[in-house]
Amino acid sequence: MPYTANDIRRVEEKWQEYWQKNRIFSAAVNQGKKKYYVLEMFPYPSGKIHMGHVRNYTIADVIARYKMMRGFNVLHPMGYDAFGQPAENAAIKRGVSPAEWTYKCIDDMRVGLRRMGFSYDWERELATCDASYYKWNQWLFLKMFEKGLAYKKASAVNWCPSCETTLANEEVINGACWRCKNEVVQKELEQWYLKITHYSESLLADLQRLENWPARVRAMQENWIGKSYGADIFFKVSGSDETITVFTTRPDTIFGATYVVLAPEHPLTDRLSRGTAQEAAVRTFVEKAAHTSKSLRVSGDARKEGVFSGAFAINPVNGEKIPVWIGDYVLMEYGTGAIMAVPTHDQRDFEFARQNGLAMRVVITPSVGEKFDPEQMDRAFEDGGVLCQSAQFDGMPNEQAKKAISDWMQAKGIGRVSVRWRLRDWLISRQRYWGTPIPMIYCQTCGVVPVAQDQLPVRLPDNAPITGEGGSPLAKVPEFVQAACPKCGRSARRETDTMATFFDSSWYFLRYCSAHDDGQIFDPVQAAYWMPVDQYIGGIEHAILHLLYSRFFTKFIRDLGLVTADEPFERLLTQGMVLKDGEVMSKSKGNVVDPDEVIAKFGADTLRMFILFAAPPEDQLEWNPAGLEGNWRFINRLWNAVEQRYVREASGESALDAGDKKLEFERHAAIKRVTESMEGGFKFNTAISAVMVLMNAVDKYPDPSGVTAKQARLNKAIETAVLLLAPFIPHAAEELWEMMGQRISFGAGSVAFEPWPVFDEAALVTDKVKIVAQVNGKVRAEFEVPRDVDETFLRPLVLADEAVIRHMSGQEIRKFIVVKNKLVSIVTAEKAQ
RNA sequence: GGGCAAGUGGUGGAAUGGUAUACACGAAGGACUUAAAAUCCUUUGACCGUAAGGUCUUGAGGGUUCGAUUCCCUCCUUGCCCACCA
Repeated sequence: MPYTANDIRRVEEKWQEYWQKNRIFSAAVNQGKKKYYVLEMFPYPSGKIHMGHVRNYTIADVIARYKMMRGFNVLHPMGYDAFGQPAENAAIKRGVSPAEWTYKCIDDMRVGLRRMGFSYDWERELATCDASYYKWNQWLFLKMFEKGLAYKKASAVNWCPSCETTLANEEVINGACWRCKNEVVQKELEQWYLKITHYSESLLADLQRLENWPARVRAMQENWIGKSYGADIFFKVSGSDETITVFTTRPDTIFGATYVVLAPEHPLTDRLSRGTAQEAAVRTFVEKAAHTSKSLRVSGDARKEGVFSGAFAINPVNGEKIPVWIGDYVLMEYGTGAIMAVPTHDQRDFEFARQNGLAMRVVITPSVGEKFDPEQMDRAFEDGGVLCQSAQFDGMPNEQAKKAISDWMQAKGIGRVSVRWRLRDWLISRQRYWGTPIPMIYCQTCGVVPVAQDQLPVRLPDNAPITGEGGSPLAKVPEFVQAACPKCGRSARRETDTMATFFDSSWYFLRYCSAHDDGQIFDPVQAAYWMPVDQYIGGIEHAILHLLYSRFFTKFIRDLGLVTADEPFERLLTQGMVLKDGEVMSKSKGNVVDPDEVIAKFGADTLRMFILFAAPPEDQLEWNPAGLEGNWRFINRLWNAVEQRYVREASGESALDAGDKKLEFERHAAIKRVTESMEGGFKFNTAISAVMVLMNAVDKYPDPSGVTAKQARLNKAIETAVLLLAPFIPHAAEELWEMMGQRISFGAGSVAFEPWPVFDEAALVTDKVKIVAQVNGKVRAEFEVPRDVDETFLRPLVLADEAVIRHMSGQEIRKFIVVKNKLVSIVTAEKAQ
C-alpha cells in the first residue's frame, strides 16, 4: 500500500495532535541536562506563512529535533514580531483595527506553523503587541533612561515622507526607506535616541569571538560600526578666535594640506563667511546643498561642488595660511564635519582642487629622493611611501609617520590622537500608532519625566484615528495625551511617539526563557540556564539591523546584572532565499507557491524534506515541483519497506555472509555520514542523500525468507533509516516507529527522544580495499588488495599489470608513491624531465 | 571605488590535496498491464571507436605538486554588502 494523500493527512494530523496533547515539546529547566536553545527569527504576522518561513523554520526544526535525539534539553519557542506598519496600512485600507488585523494574521500563521509539524514549545508563544510584552519594552526604556542611554535630542533626522515617520540610519538603504523604498529626506526634529555608541568598542571587539557566525555578517557589522584611527587637528582661523577641528586618518600628510573644507551644515560656515565678499555666494551654496537629496549628494560619482568661504585657516604644523572652502563632499555626520584637504594624496581632494584651481603639494613619494610634479599628476598618489617636504619627518616611511606626527602634534597641543566611529546612536522615535508607547511625560514645571514603573504598561488606546497622515495618531487622542506629572502631579502631556519595532525584537529571545512572568522582564535563573541562544537561524537581511541591536541590548541587560551572557547568539545560520524561475518568490512578482497546497498534495514531511534536500541551507533554493515528487516517492519507499519487509520480533545472531556485511557496512556508513553532516554545519542535503544510499542497500538486500537472524539485520537497517530521518520527516517517522512496534523510551514518548543511532568504526573497516594505480598522474589500473598492505606487496603487483606496463612505455621509475588503502602513483623518467 | 561569496553533467547538487560528477531530478530503453498510472530493472558528462580502448572535461589563463574542483597568482562573469566615512 503506498503512502497516499489520505494516509498522509491522517498521519500528520494524528501526530500533530499527539504532540500537542501530550506536551511533548514543553521545555523546562533541568540543571542535570545539557541545554540547547534553537531559535528562528520570529515572523512578522502579515498573513499566512510563506515558503521563506517554511525554509527558515524547517531548518530550525530539524536542528531542534536532532539535538533532542542527541540527548539535549532543547528550548525551541515561537512568537510574533507583531507591531509594525503593515497593520496600520491594513487599518487604512480595510477599516479594521491594527489589533484585530494582527491577531487574525497570528491565528492564520499559527495554523500554518502547526501544519508543518514544528517542535515548538507552544506554551511560550508570545506576541510583541500584547501589553504583557510591551510593558517590558517600556521598562527597559526606563532603565536605559535611568542609565543615560536613552536621551532626547534635536537634530537632523532621516524622514520618510511616504511613511510620515523618522527612520534610524540602519533603516535607510541607499538613501531610501527600507520599507517603502521612497527617498528619505533630512528634517530637524527633537527625538529619542538610544546610546548604542556606548557599546561601540565591545560590539566591535566581540565580533571576533563570534566564530560561528558567517564571516560575511561579521564583516558587514564591522563595516557598519566603522572604527577609524587617526588624529584631530586644530586649525586656527586667521584673524579670528575660531578654531576648525578636522579629523583625518592620514596625519602623515599634514604638511601637504593646502586647504580646509567644511560641510555645508557646519556651524562655522555661516560665521566665517559673514561680512566677507563671499557671504552671499556661501549662503546660496548652503541652501542649494540643503535642497539636494542626500542620496544624490553622497553618490560616489557625483561632481563635487564647493565655494570659497572668504576665510583662511593656519596650518598648525607650518603656520601656512590656507583657504577655507565649503564643499558638499564633506559630511556633517562623520568625523568633525570638517577636513584638511591634501589633494596630492586623496583622490576626492584631488578632483576638488583641480576643479577649483587650488594648490597642491606632494609630501609622499614611493622612495627617498624621488620627485613628483603635482602639475603632471593625473590622480592622487594614495599608496604608501616616504615623506618629503615635511620638515623633520622627511624620509620617514609614511606608516611610521602617522604615529610620529600624531604624537608630536599632541605634545605641541595642535592636535590629538583620535578614533572615530561610523556608528551613530539609534533613533527610535516613530510617529506611528502600532508600536510601544514611549513611557515619558512632559511637565511644564518638571520637564521630561519618566512614567513610574508601577504605572506600566502605558497602554495603546484602541480609538486612535489612523489615517497615515498628519503625524502621531496618539497625539489625536486627548485622553491618552493628558496625564498627571509623576513628580508634581500637575496636568502634563504624554509622549505620543512610539518605539521603532526593532526595539521589540532586540530582546525577545530573553523573554522566551520565562514568557509569562508578570512580575519581571524575565526570570534571571531560567535565563542563566537557557542563554545564550545556541543556534539562531534567519535571513541575511537582518545582518546589521536586528542582529546589531540584539547584541547591544544583550550587553545592556548584562550590565543591569540580569544575564551573564554578553552575546545573544552563539551560532548564526543565514538561510538562502527561495526562488522560482530564477526570481525570489514574492507576492508582487506573482510567483509564490502556497505551502498549504503542497501539504495538501504531498504532506508536510515531503515539503520539509524537499526544501532541505534541494540545496544546502545557506544557498538559494530553486523551487522544483519534480524534485518535490521525488522526495515524496522516497518517503513512500521507506513506508513500503516498513510495511512489507519489516517483521516484528525477529531476533538472533548469525555469522555474517557477504550480503549481511554489506548491509551492516551501509548502515554504519549512513549513521556516520548523517551525523557528520549534522555536526559539520548542518549539511542536510548530504545527510538525506546518505539515508537514500542506505535505503538503496536495503532494497537490494535479498528477502530473508524466514531466517530470523537475517530478518533482524534487515529490521535493524530499516529502524536506522527511520531514526536518521526522524528529524526531517517527523510525522512519518512517528507513524513508522509505531508500526514497527518500537517501544517508546519515556513519558508519553516520541521518536524525537529516541537516542540517535551510533556507528561503529570497526564495522566500516573492510578486509579488502580497492586501490588505483596512477602512471604520471593518470589512473591506469585498479586492484583489490588486503587492507593496509605496503609497498613491498603492492610494487610487484602493480608493475606486473599490463595496462601499467603499457603506459610506462619502458621508462625508468623515478618515484613510487603509496597512499595506504587508496592509491599507488608511479612517476617515470619521461615525466620527471 | 572597496569588501565578501560563488562559478562543476540537460537540472538541483556531491567531493577541502588522492578514482570528479555521490544522491536526486529529468531523459531514453525494458519488465509488469488489454491500456494507462504506480512500481521495478538497465543506461545516461562530452568526443573518437563495432569493440577493446583512448582523448578531453570542474568560468579562462598561469603556477606549486607524483597528483589540484580543492592551495597560490592574474583575469572574466554573477550575486550580495558597503561607499565622497576624510
